[in-house]
Amino acid sequence: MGEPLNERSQNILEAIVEDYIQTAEPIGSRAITKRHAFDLSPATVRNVMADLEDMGFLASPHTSAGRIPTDKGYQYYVESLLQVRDLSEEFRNNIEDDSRFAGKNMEDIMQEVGNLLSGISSYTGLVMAPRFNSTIFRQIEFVRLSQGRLLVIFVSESGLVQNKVIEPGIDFSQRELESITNYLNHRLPGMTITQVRERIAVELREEKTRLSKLQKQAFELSDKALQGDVSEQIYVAGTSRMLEQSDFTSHDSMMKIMRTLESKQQLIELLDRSQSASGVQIFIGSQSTDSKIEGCSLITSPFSGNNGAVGTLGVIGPVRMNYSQVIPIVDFTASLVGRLLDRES
Amino acid sequence: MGEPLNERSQNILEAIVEDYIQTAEPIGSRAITKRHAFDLSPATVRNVMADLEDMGFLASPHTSAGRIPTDKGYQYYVESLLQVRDLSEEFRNNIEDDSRFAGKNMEDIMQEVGNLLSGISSYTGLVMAPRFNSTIFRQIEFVRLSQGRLLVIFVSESGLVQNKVIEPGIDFSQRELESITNYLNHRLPGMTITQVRERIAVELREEKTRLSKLQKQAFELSDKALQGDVSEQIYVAGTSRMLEQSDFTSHDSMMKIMRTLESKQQLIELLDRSQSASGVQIFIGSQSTDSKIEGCSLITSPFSGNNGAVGTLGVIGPVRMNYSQVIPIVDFTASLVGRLLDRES
DNA sequence: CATTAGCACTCAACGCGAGTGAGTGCTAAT
DNA sequence: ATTAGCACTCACTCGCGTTGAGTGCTAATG
Repeated sequence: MGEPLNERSQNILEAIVEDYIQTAEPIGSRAITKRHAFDLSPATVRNVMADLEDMGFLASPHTSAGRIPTDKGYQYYVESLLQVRDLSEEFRNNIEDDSRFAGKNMEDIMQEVGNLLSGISSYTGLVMAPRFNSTIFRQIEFVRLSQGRLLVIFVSESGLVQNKVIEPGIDFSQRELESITNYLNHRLPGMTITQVRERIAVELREEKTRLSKLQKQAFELSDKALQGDVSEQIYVAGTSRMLEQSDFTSHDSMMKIMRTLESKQQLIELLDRSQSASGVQIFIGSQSTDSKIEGCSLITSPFSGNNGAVGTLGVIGPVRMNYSQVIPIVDFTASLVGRLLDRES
Repeated sequence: MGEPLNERSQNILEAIVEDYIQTAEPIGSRAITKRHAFDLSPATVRNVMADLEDMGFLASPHTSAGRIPTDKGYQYYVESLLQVRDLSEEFRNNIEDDSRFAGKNMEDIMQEVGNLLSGISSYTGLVMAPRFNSTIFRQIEFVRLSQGRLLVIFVSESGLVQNKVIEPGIDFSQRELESITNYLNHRLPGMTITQVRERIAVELREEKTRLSKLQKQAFELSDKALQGDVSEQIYVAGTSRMLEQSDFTSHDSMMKIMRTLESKQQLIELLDRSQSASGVQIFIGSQSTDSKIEGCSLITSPFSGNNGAVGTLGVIGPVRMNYSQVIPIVDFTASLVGRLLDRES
């Protein structure tokens, strides 16, 4: 598999991939010699192309068309041929333009980051906010709703707000809730939600000996509040950009993609894989996932602030994607979001 | 314009609209006589159809095809011919299935309602949560972020949570914030946000004479927190359902629609018109709006709880939509959501 | 021996024209 | 007023030749 492509083959493969990315039309031998100043005749190029096809880097839609890159071809291109340029000053300024985020809460910021990714890359932008369980607890509030129902609001170090409804069984008075809130807000900050949960479990186990009634209630309540996983927050922007791609002309492929983009669950699965890695990751075509996003590539990067919150963002587009542009965009945006997270803490 | 259609014409128009909704193919005179037991010959039906075309209720794609309803035709059908059946027991039970909303916060409930609308109607579901300014204030909380930035969290009577970030200029201590929070939470509940805002303005004008420093700070802070409009919360579900419609085959129409569905702003404009009315409203095709959702119809209904919060929900689909099914679905769902809002207060 | 010119070959894409059939509008008969 | 009959229209389909970009092979070339 690790065929040692000689330099000429590499150059030609690179030329084909780049031309194809630009034109979306199969590339013929003659086109190559014209657009690039290789000192080669079309015939020679044809021979090389035939070899590249044998090795699985290229494919021909039919005999009398040019060649198009296979997924393997793209992959080789991305891994070995592509050199990522730095982002142009203009782009960087555009991305970093703070006014866009001014006075926005985290939710809106995440959405705005999605818009940004989509707008600049002209593909579809994805943002997965940091998993709530891994974020650092900052504050908790309880609001009484009707019939013994309580609204619990958590705020994390990085300014993320989550709320859920619980039914604790006991009807606490406003005063009791305030005390409980106070107690918890003095004891819990600084730990991740997961740690908080463990702490609560420990405290409750040792309850009989040490805890006052208030303390016990406080822990029971927060235990209830933290039960069950909070659903991931996913933000998608620019889905219609997908339809603009000349690659997805068939109804079928469009629908498949749009359905996937609608399903938070599927997006989570896609983005999850990138969560643990560091730096930009690239998933190309079928390699990336079993036909769920057939014909698509995914460029992702985790982002994280100093306080340990880790999320993922990325861009999804056709395999025939402008990698050299998108990769630095994703990279730079991820670092920006990291900084935004820190800003709040 | 108000032509008095005789009964026979009405029957034939109705038959054509219904058949067309079902088959999506132009309806010919012979097809009518076959599928419906009018005691008429195709020729007679043809005459009637020609009349209906003259009056603008029908159109023929080309001479040798059957007729299809015009927007005006649909409109007449919906207003005068269609009788809305009650929702079947099955549907009602399905919609009312409470487990779907169990333990969910308002945000998730709204999203779930969108899914419900989309799932049952098999078109695209839209939900616009009650305007925050018109909801009744229940509780406010402040969370200190870094650098003098404050996170403000509002909770409304119906359990809606909103948060925003403000920079008050002064760096309040945690204790001060608690006092301010306390003070506000005892003074403000029961009013709508708009009323709260007015109240604050009044209090601040009279400040010198009566208010303590704390009170003054409290009002100034909440004034700041309430400045600027909170963006509407819009939930869209089942956008890919739009692509499934055989009516939108052209790239162009698809993209137009998907773009509109992505733009919160445009959706707000669409749903806003229905906000003030009561009961189900139907916007058909071009009538509904200038080409933004060309070829689409919109069925909406406002929903409201006892506490005055008013939102809008609806279904958007092709003009060739199954009105008799969708209308009761929207109606029933709106009343359900009204009840869900009350549940919290 | 790698490269290239030359050439026959392939095949999607395009355009054209005949055939088909669903559906219409008109006219004359009932 | 309704209907049977009939000529007419026109989108749609299918087959067929033409076109041209591009290929693979072979033989010539430096």
